[in-house]
Amino acid sequence: MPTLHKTQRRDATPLGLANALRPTIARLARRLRQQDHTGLGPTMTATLASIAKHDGPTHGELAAIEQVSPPTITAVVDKLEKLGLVTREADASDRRVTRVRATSKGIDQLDEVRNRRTSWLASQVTALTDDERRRLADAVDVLAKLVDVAEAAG
Amino acid sequence: MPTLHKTQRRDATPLGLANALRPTIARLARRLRQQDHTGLGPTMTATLASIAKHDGPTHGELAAIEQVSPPTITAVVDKLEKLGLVTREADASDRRVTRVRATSKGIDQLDEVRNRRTSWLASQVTALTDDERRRLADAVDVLAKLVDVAEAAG
DNA sequence: TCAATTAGTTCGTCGAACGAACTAATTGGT
DNA sequence: ACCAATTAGTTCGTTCGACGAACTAATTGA
Repeated sequence: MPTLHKTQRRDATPLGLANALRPTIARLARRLRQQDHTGLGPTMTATLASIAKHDGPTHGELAAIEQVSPPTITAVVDKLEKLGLVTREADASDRRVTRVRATSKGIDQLDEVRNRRTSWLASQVTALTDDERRRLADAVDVLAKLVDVAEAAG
Repeated sequence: MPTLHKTQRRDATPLGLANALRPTIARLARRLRQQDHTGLGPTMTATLASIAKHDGPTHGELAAIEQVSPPTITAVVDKLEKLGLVTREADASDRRVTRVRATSKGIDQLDEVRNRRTSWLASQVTALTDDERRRLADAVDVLAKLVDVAEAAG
């Protein structure tokens, strides 16, 4: 395990790249999460986002997406419903399933969280030089591909 | 020269850049976290990492670093101590304070988590083209600077 | 038709985190 | 030199988030 010098002469091997990238990603994500002051916990926020994304998902689908147990989904949707952020509606063709939809209030709240986080990140970006911003822009779709590869693999 | 990619408009404004970057960072971090199978929760893992980083921190310092209450630190250090990952030792000059140090077993376990995450990320990186890897390498220190700016500001 | 399966819920439990109140050690004002 | 105020850490009781097991209701199929 070679001792890493500061960034400049970084090796572009997968392992060296991953080594440099990993802690940075983790810390950046932590700061981003800190920008959430809604009072809903991470699971509720994430579930609300999933509900808005997939139109009218069932509880089971949500449980699979959020990788959480059925009882947890029940509780989360209960709370979101009580807050007026989502509505339950019985499925027409199979009355066992309940579909969940975000209300306009739910979508508003979601947008607010996203805007808060995004604008915080944007304010950090303003501290970069033009060249750094360009390099970052060039890497955005690479990072996106990295995630896609990960999510394709499961 | 790479042609324009699917990411249509290269919006290099701070807001556009942040908008594209934010969800990617969040998802990537989530996947990284999923590679942790130690059984210790996120707080215990993070606290262990802080203990290893700052040599012999006090409980109070840890509480400040992890942004967590004093009782929580007491409980976390209790568990880490019972697992043999850290040791408590009374401070010589002020017997109110207890300093915490990672044992070699604790450091081993920490390295293991890091290696698991890093090698997972490295395996994703192998799916990139040479050009993509180069662009990613060029952006690593920009991302690092982004975090530094954030942590300097608090 | 009714046994097996599937969706979702209820209930009891566990663990993580906290505030309030406590103990022990240190510091400072007179 | 004293003792009041402060500081570090702990204990206790509570709250909240997530879960497994057992339950109910609806659907499918032999």
